[in-house]
Amino acid sequence: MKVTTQLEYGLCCIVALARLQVGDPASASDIAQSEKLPRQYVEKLLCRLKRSGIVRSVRGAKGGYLLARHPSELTVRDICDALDGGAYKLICEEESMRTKRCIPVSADGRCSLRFVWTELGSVINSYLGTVTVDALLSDGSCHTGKETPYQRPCTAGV
Amino acid sequence: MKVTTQLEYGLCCIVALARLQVGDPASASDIAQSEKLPRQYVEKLLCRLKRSGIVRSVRGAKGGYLLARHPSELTVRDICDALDGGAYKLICEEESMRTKRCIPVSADGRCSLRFVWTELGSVINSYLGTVTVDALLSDGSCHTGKETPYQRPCTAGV
DNA sequence: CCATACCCGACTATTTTTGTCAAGTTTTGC
DNA sequence: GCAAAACTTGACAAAAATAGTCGGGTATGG
Ligand code: FES
Ligand code: FES
Repeated sequence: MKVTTQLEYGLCCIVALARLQVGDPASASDIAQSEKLPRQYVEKLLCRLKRSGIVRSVRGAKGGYLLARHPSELTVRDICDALDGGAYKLICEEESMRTKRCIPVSADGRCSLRFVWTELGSVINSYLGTVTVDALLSDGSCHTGKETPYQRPCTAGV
Repeated sequence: MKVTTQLEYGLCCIVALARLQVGDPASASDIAQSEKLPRQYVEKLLCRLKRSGIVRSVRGAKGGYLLARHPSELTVRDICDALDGGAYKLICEEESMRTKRCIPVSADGRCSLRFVWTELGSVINSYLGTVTVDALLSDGSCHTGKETPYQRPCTAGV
């Protein structure tokens, strides 16, 4: 399990945009250059980010991209959702897998592993939802250096 | 980001082994058949699980595999570590990426995104470490149906 | 009207993952 | 001892996912 470069690059672009929080828009080439990324790939990513309403664009000469929201109201999760269609996808979301495994594995029609994977998904999304782009700007300040353990919210009873 | 089938299959095998918690070992073919998985792939996975000390093997006729530890002392995380070399890998762990991105991105030699990805890693590993194979056996009993939010352990001050 | 820059789908290339093969080694039962 | 069962292993092939490119379009400011 690994973050895709799409995500890394996309997030880089967003951070770059957020840093330039001036009035006039930054062009895709500018961003690509400053982040040392392939220009056409950046365009593609920004295009998708636009469709999800994360960035706005201004066409024509002197045009470019702008953040659509304030960095403090934009989480890493939002960007994941826009780019990958979610940071985390269930393995059996694809039709082929679902019929091959999820259903037939256990008698009552449920893969006994399913809850682990769905819980994992919500843990991931939930964490990424706590990280704002704002926090990324102040480099390192958000990093506590401590472990960030997961606390099971409901161990006892049930 | 998605769980690999390696993991899904591997975990299935482990659960199958745990269910058969009798004295004599189960052969790879048995497991493959009961879980409807390709035999040779199962063999390969079990082999790796063996090297990490998750399962034991008995060679020769009537041989097969056994869990090396009690299901209550075996977490999903252990299995991830054995199979994928960890459930989660940092994108810039590979040499090529590291020199291309992680280092040069910010002035002090640190990608400003790095802490998100490392924290994400610890959140994932930490969660998977709370789920024992034991819990998987009692199908559904561990599933609370509720959300399992991530609570940032240290928001204030710092 | 032209240079800039967004828009977009189709396409290729690369890498990763998945799965197979074939040739071993070890042990049991007869 | 020998044959059959079953683990061991690395190399290889197939498939899928990801990364990245191309080329043509459209809008806009000067
Ligand atoms: S196949 Fe759906 S969770 Fe296992
Ligand atoms: S490249 Fe290492 S975290 Fe961004």
